Amino acid sequence: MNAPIVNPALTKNQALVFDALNRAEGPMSAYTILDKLRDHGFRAPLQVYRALDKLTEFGMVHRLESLNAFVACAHRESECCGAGHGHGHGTVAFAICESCNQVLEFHDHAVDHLLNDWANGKGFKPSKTTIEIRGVCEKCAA
Amino acid sequence: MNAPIVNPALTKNQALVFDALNRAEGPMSAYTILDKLRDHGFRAPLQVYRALDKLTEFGMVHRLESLNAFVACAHRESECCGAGHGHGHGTVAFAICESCNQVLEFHDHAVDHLLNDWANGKGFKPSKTTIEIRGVCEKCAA
DNA sequence: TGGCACACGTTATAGCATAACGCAATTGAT
DNA sequence: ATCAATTGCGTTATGCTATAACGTGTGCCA
Ligand SMILES: [Zn+2]
Ligand SMILES: [Zn+2]
Ligand SMILES: [Zn+2]
Ligand SMILES: [Zn+2]
Repeated sequence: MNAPIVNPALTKNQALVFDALNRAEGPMSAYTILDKLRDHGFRAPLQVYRALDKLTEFGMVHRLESLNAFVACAHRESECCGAGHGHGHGTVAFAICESCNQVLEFHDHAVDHLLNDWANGKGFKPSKTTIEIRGVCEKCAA
Repeated sequence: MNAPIVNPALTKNQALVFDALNRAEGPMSAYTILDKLRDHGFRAPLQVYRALDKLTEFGMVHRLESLNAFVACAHRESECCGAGHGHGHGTVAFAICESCNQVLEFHDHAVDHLLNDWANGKGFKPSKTTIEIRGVCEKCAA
């Protein structure tokens, strides 16, 4: 339940990567980000990965395990569950449209509690939980 | 909800890969499997990936997205939720110990229903759902 | 002023996955 | 039986994802 970092000062590279992700319609791979930032001086994957590591640590970016890609966090500030504490209270889930690549980010406290209960029952100590629903969004299903 | 295949006849390569996964303590990457099967004539990654694709389709093997690795299904026959229908009734979840690499596979119908409810509310049509809890198992937490 | 922490840049390498080709075995009509 | 379609197989080559290892520079604070 580590408290997330709030409004950290970003370095130049971190800001560039975060900006690229925010402009993007959907998730981007590290290498796609690299290509978008070549004009800004990026030359090597590590420049992207290092920035992504930090941004993820700050809770500003999420990694989508089933895509090997990254998205900017969709909860700007305190959209739910109280003010200004990012995702510190639980697990984030994603619905990923395989047709238009749109990603919906959401919390489900009930799911979170159920999984935690299961873990407690087994003596398992969770550090990070991944929930990703692949499918087709409402628009694309029409 | 597609009904899973029951007791399909495996080809030689599929049987070898499945066997390797069953013998293993934990998940294995495709390349690790390849190395284990070189003595049996395997020479190229595609031989492994093709077998894994089929075994996954059969529901006999699961891919762990957060590890880029594969495990044999831990529900031999009909351990829960009725007889002989594999995972057709819902989503599988995994608890992955980052210390000993043990993987616990389980269902949670309540979680499944909650996520489906969320999807229904959004008009999202799920095709595959990934739930993976990274952490430390009871033994390793001691 | 020395030591430390941290971001950065670069080169090289490791690890994961698929494209594209051709051949062989199987199946299932006609 | 025969042809066509399907499926699996083997091989080579390639592409995508991620990290190791090295050195540089900068700010901070005993
Ligand atoms: Zn978020
Ligand atoms: Zn869509
Ligand atoms: Zn299973
Ligand atoms: Zn363990």
